Amino acid sequence: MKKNIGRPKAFDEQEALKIAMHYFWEHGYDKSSLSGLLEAMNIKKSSFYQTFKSKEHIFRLSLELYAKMSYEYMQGLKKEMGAKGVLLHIVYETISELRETGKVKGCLLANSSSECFSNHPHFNELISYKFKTFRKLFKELIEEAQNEGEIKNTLPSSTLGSIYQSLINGLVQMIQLGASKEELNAVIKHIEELLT
Amino acid sequence: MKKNIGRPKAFDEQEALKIAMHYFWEHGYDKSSLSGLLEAMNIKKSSFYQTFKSKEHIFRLSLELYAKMSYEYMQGLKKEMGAKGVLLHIVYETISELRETGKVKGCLLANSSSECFSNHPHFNELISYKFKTFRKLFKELIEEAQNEGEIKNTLPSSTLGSIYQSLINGLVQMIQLGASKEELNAVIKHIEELLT
DNA sequence: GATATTTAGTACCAATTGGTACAGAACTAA
DNA sequence: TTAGTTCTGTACCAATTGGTACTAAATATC
Repeated sequence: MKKNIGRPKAFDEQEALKIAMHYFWEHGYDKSSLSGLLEAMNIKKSSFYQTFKSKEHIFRLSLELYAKMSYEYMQGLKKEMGAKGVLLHIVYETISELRETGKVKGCLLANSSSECFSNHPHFNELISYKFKTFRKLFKELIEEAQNEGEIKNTLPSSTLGSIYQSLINGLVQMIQLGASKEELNAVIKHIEELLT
Repeated sequence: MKKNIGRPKAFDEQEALKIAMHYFWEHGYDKSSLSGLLEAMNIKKSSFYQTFKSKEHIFRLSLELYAKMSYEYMQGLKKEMGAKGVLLHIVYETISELRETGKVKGCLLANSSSECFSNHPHFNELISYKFKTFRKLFKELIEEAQNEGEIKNTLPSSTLGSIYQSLINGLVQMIQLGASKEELNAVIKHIEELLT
């Protein structure tokens, strides 16, 4: 349905969306001002509204893009390091990020959930819907690792998945709350043992 | 140093601060507009600035009040239900809140940490400092419960405390992310077993 | 009662917010 | 070349933000 008629766009739509997503990821929804987004995306207001309709709309697109990219990223990791490897890698990656940058971005969906839960409840449905993908993926990874003997823990994969998620989310929070290296290591060790 | 000279205040300073704290707790820092705060506190702008100096200042006061009130609340609970009882009560209370109100406020310090971590880093120091109180309290409660045989788990109390905290924070996040009752129960059961 | 002191209420401020209107530029198809 | 279409840049908008200035009201001390 694409017509080559009319003045062509001077920017890549997908690329711009990707930039917006990272901007939202770093600043959150409310603190991502339109002017900030425009500057980062390097486009002008009229182009923005023509292409992305509104701030709310591009945020929704960003959430979807994040979910899709993360999913593909983890699937790629799985081929590289196996199911259990992915689950552990996510933990270690978080710590690396902390060591290298001094902070941690966390999960865009989890962050948005905290921010929007009471202030922008109209986003809740999309956020929790998109997050279901992750829950399912974690469960499948654990199941696969159990079947292949990487994980001996016989708890149901769904149970283990929930605990894993809770610990991962909690870990990011603890980092932001200024927990010490020892405190973080305690949690990491607990995760490792859970997945043994 | 209090002089009874001049026009007396028409509102209770402590009471107003308490209201502000609850307002911040429910809306977060950025989404707590001055007008919203004033309406809730039922005072006028000039009184606000005269008494509380600025929005930033009253937020700091709110964080401190929250830490103090929570600490006293938990100390009170301990007398009523013992050390282990407190730790479990916090979990059950969260679930009750979810059942009764359909949502969950979480911990003001943890919420503020998420919100302010990258957007208002000048709050980080105060937040993580105040949170240390909780970390210490959790550790002490666990230690006490271990000494009295309420908890058989022989992991160091500091380790157990970190894991507990991570799980509690993660639990709140999972609620906001729309986790199912079963998924939450999996986490709760895990906490209960950890404290056995 | 006069005066010093403090509080309360209102009007105002510049800056920023997300969003729209419109003129002109750049392209395709005829 | 011209008409039709789409994109870009700028100017503008009302609403809201946190914060200040100033006047009026209420009290204690003298």
